[in-house]
Amino acid sequence: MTLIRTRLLAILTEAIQPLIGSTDEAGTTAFTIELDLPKQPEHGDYATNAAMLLARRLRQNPRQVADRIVAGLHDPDQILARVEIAGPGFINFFVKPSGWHRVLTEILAERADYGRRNLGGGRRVQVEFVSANPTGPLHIGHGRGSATGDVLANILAACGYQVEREYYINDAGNQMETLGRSLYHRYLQLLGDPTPFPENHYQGEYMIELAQAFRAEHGDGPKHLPVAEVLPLCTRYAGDKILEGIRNDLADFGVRFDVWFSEQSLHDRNAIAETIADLERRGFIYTADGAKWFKTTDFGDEKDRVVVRANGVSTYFAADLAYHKNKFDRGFDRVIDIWGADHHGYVPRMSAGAQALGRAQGDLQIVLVQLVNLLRAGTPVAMSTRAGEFVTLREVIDEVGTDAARFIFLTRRSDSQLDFDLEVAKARGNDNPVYYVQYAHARLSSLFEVARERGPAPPAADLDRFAPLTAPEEIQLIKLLGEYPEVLANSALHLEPHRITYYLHQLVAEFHSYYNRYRILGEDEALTEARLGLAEALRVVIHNGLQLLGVTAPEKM
RNA sequence: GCGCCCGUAGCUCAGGUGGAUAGAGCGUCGGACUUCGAAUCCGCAGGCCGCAGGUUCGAAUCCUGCCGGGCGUACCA
Repeated sequence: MTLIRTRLLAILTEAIQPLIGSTDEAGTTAFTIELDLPKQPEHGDYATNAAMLLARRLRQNPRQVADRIVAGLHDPDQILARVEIAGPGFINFFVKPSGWHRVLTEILAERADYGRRNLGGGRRVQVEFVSANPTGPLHIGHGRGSATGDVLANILAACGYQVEREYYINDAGNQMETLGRSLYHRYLQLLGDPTPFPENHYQGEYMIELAQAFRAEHGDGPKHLPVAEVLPLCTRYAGDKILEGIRNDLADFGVRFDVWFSEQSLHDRNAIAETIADLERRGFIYTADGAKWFKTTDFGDEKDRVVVRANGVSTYFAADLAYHKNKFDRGFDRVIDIWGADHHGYVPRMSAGAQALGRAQGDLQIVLVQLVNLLRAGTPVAMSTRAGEFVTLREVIDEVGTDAARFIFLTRRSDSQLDFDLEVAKARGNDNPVYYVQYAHARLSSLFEVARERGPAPPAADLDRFAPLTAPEEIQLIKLLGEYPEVLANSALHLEPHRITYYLHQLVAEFHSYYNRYRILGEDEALTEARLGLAEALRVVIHNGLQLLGVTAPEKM
């Protein structure tokens, strides 16, 4: 949080504390002061509604309360030009230009650290995302999920959490067998077997390529082995190869994971049975119709869920319970799952699971990512996972690039659907929001190059240097720069990465406008130096923001 | 049927733990490059924030009902 905001909050707290301290009989003096940025300039640089919120509590009318608060304000550093009470009881603060100039000194002192803060206090958070089944390549929807998870992890790390990124590999169960059989059939087809490819198997082109690779490695020999022997080989081969492709795609998309967690490993170490036994000891398991049920309704789910089927085989949900128990056993304070929105029906039962295992409700948070509507020049691109017709993440990266794809994925809140137009995403022009932001960075970078050619670097960032910055546009820019830490904190709090994208867009829009209206390099030396300082601060914040998004901040483009 | 999410400018969407006159991009139309990058900027037009009630000093925001759309509702994974 930047100086002005912090100081105002401190000043206000000091003025308000005596009022509520003496009158609240319950002894609860907790009161959160809100500071808004008013839209109307007449309403000052910051405004608070504290007087109106306190009016009832103090049994006085809001204007009176505002009077008392204002009377108690002390401003030792003289950052305020004046304070006004307006409307029903708003208190409006007008900051002196010199107060704003302090923001620039702070940004230029902190540089890459500007915006970071310690909300997390070093607590450990795990972000689990993508976790796509290794039965086919990642498609564009996974791209959105991976960008969301990756950036969320960046944001939390910047806010003082110790973050781990994890990918859960669903490498157990029927689908892996189906995968193995799919490869086997394609392989036999390559060797001239006329049997048609079974319907409910993986249809995609990639299976044929995989079969070719398999044949190149293993020759024709496996054809003559017993099926029971070949299938496991096929399953392992296909699973490994596909997972390798997924890792490569994600790496090229700028996403890395700390842990790749295998579902099979849970089965191997009997973790599922142990988890069910644990829940049984806690009294959340009962038997009915030959199956074992978990009482998720105790925690608000609409019906109880089977964890062990009548045939003795545990369900996928049981594995997921074991997996989440494992997460908490590893000592994470918070666990965040990023899921496709089509899984939203599972949220209550998973949340029930976490609570039954003894965790507080907020320890597991689930972020839902809505689907991506893929378009090309305005017309929808048909996709069907089942038929194996889909646009892969790889194709998106190759066609539009990582920067554009990541940025566009993060232009909407994750729980609303997103139109992704391939032609717009790869356009170099003004349709494309990435270049708008990157262009500002390149523009600033080249500005400094010109400045260097013309003369020596300006002096270090002291407060006096910025005194010439008095234009309303300049103050407005500084104000926005000062909000960056607040935006970052809010996006961490709400788990909403798109706030960063919006902020950058707004900041850069104001900069472009300013740039067209004012000359930064002029005859007046002092003014030039001041504006270069502002420009440098802008470059720092744009750079920091883009870095959070995993998008490059180019010097030239 | 039940549950969750969503209805904001022509289109795509921000704003949603209540705040003062609701924003952006795209699209339409008209303007600005001999001077730091025109991938930019400036201007015009565009709205009963789905509808109806309620809560309050104050509602796009919270509550209820209705209308319209999406998704989910397995002893699948």
